[in-house]
Amino acid sequence: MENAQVAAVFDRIADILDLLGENPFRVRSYRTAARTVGDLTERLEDLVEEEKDLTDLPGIGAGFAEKIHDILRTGTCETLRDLRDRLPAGLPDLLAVPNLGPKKVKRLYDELGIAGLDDLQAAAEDGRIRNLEGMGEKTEANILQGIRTVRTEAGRTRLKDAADQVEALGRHLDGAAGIDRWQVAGSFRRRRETVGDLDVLVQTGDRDRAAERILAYKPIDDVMAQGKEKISVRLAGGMQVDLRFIEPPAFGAAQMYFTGSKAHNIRLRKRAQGQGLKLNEYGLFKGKTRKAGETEEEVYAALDLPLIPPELREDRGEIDAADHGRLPDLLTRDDLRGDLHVHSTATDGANSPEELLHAARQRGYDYLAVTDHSKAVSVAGGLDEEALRRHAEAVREVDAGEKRFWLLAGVEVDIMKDGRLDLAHDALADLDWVVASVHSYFAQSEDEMTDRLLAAVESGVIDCIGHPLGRMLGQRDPVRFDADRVFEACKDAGVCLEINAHPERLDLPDVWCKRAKEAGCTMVVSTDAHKIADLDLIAHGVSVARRGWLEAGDVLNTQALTALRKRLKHS
DNA sequence: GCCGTTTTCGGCCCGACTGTTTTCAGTCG
Repeated sequence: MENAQVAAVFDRIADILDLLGENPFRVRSYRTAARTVGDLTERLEDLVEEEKDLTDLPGIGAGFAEKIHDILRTGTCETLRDLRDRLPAGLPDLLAVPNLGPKKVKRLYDELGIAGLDDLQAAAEDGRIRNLEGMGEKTEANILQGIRTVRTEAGRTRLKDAADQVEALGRHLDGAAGIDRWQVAGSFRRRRETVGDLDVLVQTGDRDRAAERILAYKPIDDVMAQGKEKISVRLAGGMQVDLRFIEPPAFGAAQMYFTGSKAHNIRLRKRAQGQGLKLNEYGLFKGKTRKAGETEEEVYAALDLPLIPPELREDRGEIDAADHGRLPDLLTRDDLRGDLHVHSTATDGANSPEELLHAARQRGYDYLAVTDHSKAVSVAGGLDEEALRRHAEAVREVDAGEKRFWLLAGVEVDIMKDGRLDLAHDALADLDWVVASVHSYFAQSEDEMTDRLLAAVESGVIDCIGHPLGRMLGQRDPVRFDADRVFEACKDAGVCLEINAHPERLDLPDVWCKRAKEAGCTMVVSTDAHKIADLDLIAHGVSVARRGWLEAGDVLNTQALTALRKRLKHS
């Protein structure tokens, strides 16, 4: 039983309670519990086995602890079984339709017998919904549109794709008449790995003119809402964009409010309340008097806090850390001195080592590791021992012409099913930098995968584990292993953990970075570039590292050239 | 259903937009 499945049970219960019109605070407690469980890096099963007290987790009391035990044992819990009998099983699915909430869904069921998406579509197409009090033709049309959205929407957008959308929108808004300033807030600003929609804050002295400019944006497919404060549109690609007009005295408060996360905001509001203040998107107020609001820094300061970087605003202890002056000094792109995972034409890369070297220099790097595949990855033309020896020689010839730059001769060696490496140890020992990765048998049991990774870490010939979870966003689930044991082994053996910056990987993910850091591990931020342009994806890896609370000192490739040489000198 | 530096009871974040109303409920973020 995985944590996500436990979270799903709690979310389902919350949906049903919501439909039944139960106490909203009880509903919220289930949502909070689902989030807590879903965000956990430790497996609940392990915690239970170690007889840890689950009520130490935020939002988990005696009742939820009991339910978690129940779910782990049986896959469900008493509460859900009882509730299931009271409503059709498919009814909660209707909540996914935009603008349909618990009240409307319940009425559609009570009055029209609608119990699923198909029923809903039929009723809307037959014009039966408009006959209900408080619903009209518009509601009906919106429901039909909503059903289309639910059926076609592939979920959230990857950060990189969202970034491309933002760049395009920026070209339309930058310098346009009526638009004094704009900024994207929301999960995009927090740099979550996927983004639901874009929240854009727009400062203007002339809302009509700004609205006119916004609505002239060609990729807009549908204007979903348009009011004095906000315009909501859907772009042709399916992404929703909410643009809000903000007055300068409130810009900082709006940034905070719309950047979230919701959990971070709630905590800040409670803090404000405790000081006799009220915090909303217009500012921090004492009675009717605005105490702060123009900048984020000012609002945080008025709450006796330093500015908290957006990437940390997830209610994962950042407010407490800020309170005690213990916020991390987060890694920045400029801290990185090189990229330590790059493929060349020797296997499936598009550029020669020489071209890669020049591209790295252009980006201000001091070193770059060429890490082509080993023979197990036959589709990529992976190298055997002899081919690797020749390739390393070629790389070192290129490097020999450089004084202030190090082109490391490396490899990305496969960790095979049983934990052995795909190349002889003496062939690896000659190299400057060895990344070891799993590319097969992702579905192994936790025990098998743990042993597999431990064998690689303890081989004595590797420097780094590449994309440790092996997950592909929206495509492949992460592998399972005992993180405590693997991280501990990495720390002891001086083996780094990679933060792979590829937009589909972003692996290690943020919460795992934090945990690896706490375990004493060193991370590496690399791109896994297969062509020169990929080197610029490093920014996404930096975002993950920042969300994982990492500082420059936690990341190996922030080290200066000489320090890195010293550290990697294989004895 | 959780939680506690006033509280073990009584709170639990707050405002805008839509659609259908004529003063508001529901939904969303």
